[in-house]
Amino acid sequence: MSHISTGVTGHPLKVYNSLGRKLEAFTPIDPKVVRVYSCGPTVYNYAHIGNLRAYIFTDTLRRVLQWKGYDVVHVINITDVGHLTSDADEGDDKMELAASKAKQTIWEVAAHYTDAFKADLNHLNIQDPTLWAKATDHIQEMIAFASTLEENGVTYGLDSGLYLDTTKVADYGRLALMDHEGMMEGARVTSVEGKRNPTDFAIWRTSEEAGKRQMEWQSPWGAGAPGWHLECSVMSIKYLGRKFDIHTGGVDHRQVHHCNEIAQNQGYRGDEDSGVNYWMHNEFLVSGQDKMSKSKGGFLRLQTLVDAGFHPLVYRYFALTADYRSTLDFSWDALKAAQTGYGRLLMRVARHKEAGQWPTKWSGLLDDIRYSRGSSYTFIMGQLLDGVSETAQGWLDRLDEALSNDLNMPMVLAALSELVQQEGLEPDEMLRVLALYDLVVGLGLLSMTAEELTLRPAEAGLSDDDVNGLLQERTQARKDRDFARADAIRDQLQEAGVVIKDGPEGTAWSWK
RNA sequence: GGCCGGGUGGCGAAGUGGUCUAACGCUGAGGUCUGCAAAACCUUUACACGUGGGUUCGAAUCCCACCCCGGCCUCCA
Repeated sequence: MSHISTGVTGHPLKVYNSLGRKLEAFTPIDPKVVRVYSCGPTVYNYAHIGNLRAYIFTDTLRRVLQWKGYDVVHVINITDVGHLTSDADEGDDKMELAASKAKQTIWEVAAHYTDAFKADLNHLNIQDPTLWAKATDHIQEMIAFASTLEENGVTYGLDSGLYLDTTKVADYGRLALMDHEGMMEGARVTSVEGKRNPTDFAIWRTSEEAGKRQMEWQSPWGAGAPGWHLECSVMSIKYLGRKFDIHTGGVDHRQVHHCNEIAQNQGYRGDEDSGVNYWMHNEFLVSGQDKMSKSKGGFLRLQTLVDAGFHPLVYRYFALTADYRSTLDFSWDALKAAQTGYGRLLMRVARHKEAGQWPTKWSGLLDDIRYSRGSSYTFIMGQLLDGVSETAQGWLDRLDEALSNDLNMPMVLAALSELVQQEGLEPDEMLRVLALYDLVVGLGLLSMTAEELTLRPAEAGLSDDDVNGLLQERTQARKDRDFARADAIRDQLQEAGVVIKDGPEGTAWSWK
């Protein structure tokens, strides 16, 4: 049995590397600091809950790294450059399209959706990255990067722009386990004229007609805009170095975007290395049989869940019930089940809080964790771990074992569920263990209450005052033993989506 | 057409060679409480590993075939 102390704990961390498709022991380049780059959103629309799942995954990754005692430098990019909806230089630019629809400038659109995205992450208790990297802030660096690619002889020019020749880099497509022969370019979209290989892609897109687009820059290849894949290579190398530890993204990126990014990295540096030690990809949130997708329309936003009465953290809990590498099947019933389970968990924690003593200094420290990086994380862990019993260590070992196994959060939740129901721990020690679990799961175990999980639905017919008024009336009716009247009110409230909870100290209620 | 992945009780979802007569949560059932309920708590149910072969002392876990389903090869987490 391993002894847990601050810093790297007992079980060696293993992560699943998409490059090679196998579980590997995690070893950082720098023994103290881990550098992580996560592909962020294109800000032409709101994020849907499937998009958000990806960041719950990166947040989990980050918390686990911090749990293991590392400082984490985490970069997320914001793609605010318009990219064509079609690879064939036809169709509209997504950003431009969104702007003309909203009758705003493209910059306003980008700012609006960037803010909305960050707010969503905040509501989900996702730690801010060390740095947000905005594509439009790096155009000149992209041009310089593209020039280097050109100098290194891995590109060729066409009327439509500058392209990367994927046969000029080593082993193109290995991340995707790509089968070059069997590919059907043009199966879904017409190909670009003049491309030498089906997998070649644009580094720079030249505008057909200069000055037509809102976002356009001069370049050695004519006025235009950078290719979509360019920004990630440029910004990750700029902020994390030519070789860094972890790159994350959705599984869809594993096939094209990241293969292209690798090709760019290789072409830029003139070697065969992908530039990243661990490529990690999260699976999709699905609904019924289909993946959730913006282009299909009718997607669910976090706000949609809130309007339906679900606290954002219910979605976080729901996301943690599945492995990040498995598809997760969303349904309202499943979300409701998560809300119920999460609520009961919090109620059990609340009982432990009543029984135990919780030094107030820790509440403040735990709060700080959200806004700071690894070092204070280590500090807090040291405080909480100081002198815990062997029983407590056993529970922490279980946590450590689960998260060390490629971030097995369902296992962590299972342990947590058993933990709060067991009686072998002193109350204050129980709280410390719970606080340590919460450093990883980020569910506000010690700060949230079950009542907060159900919100007033947007379409609720009654106001809180209405409800309170009716409850008062009901209480009086019960006192008068006018049960017919009392039950009528109860039925009415139930109809309106209100759950009544009678207790020894009076009547509480919540939205359903 | 090619490549990748998946099919576990009513639902979500772990588990990838023996501790699986399969974790955990939700649901269902009974009970406590209650004027009756609800909520909460306690107890409990369901003999679930897509199908057919094979390997092995032993398979949900490995191999083969088949049947379904999804993703990717346009932008997408």
